[in-house]
Amino acid sequence: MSSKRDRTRLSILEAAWKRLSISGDPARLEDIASDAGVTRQSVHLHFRTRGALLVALVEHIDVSLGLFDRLAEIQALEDPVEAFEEALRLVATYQPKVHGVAMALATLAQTDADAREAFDDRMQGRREGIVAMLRRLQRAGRLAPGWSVDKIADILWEAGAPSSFHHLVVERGWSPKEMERWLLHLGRSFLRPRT
Amino acid sequence: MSSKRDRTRLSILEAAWKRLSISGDPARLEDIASDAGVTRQSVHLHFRTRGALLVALVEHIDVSLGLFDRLAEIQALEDPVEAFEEALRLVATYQPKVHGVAMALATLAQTDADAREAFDDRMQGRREGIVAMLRRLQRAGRLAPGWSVDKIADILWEAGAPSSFHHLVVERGWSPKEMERWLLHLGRSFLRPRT
DNA sequence: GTCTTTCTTTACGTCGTGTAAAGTTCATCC
DNA sequence: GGATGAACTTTACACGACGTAAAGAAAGAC
Repeated sequence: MSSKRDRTRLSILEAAWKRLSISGDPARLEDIASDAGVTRQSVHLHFRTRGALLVALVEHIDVSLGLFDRLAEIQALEDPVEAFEEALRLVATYQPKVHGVAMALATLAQTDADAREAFDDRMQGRREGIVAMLRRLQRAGRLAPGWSVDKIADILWEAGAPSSFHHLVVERGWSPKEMERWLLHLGRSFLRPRT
Repeated sequence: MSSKRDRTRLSILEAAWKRLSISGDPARLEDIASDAGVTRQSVHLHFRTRGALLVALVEHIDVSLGLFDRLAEIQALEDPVEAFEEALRLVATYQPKVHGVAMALATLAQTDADAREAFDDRMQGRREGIVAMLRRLQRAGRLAPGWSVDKIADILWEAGAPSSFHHLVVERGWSPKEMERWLLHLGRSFLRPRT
């Protein structure tokens, strides 16, 4: 059975997730703690710093939303084009759920070294996934000429970043569907039609 | 002749500009002040808050780089396609010079209401410029079907935002030239060939 | 050479985060 | 069911960066 420690830890993570999902909420440790029914000091007890809390939260979200299973499914698709497009769709559907947390981590990364490392890790992982997809497409001869795999990866990586999502969905009011359409359009612009 | 007040004000602005142009520099008021040869309190005397300083600095940069003249020149071009492409080029060449300041303002906008207003104003102004260009293209029948002016404006606005520039140029090491190539590629993907 | 603007000096307030230690409660195990 | 230790609370303080306030020194304008 889950120990008291585990339950408290979980309630802090859930409270943080909720707070951070509210656009514009500063989500101070104080706020998160009281939402979780504990004191701020208790939050420090479980996660030493704000950065550590955010990092743990990202991990928690990935697990509880089954991200890695989804990624494995996509990689298992035989058609590289289908896998590529499915990955782009995943970005559009997954991003809304982690967006607040990702933005908080990005903000903290400007001043906190640990947060920066965690954030960069995550961003780099995403980019590597994109590169892998692109290489498969390249081997299958489905990449349009004119742009290198590296440059395309950078572009798609940028387009799927939290800040892009923020600009288009949060600030400009796009629906996730519109975001998906745009990402697919962009991705396909680097493909060449089947010969 | 320039009064002492004006000269001090200018040296603070220039010091802030320099500091903010150094990637990773926190550019505290203290640092800026000592670079300018004055005390931190003096900075507060000229610009009440950090936000006010950044806003004034953006203004200062725009004037000293002759932004508005450049914009007027571009709008005076008769060919809408040429004007459109020239505007995209301007983004790629101008952004590096203001980037540090823009990022600082964007960061502050998360917590400071005045900074947010100023930043949003600037971003909205940029978007309106894009919309005007697109409308000219639309009237000339040079816009490809499938995407509304509004959506294209959002996309180009996002692609030219400080955060995009940061990701591609600062983090991924793109040269301004590569950035320009990408922006032109993206912009042209929404045009239709002359009939 | 005075008068006023401008800048400095000194000092204190605030906000959110992080640290520390003693005290309290309550889950768990025998 | 009572002892034991883990988990949480209480209280208090440090810190960094920004912001505010007021009195005094310097230096520019006339």
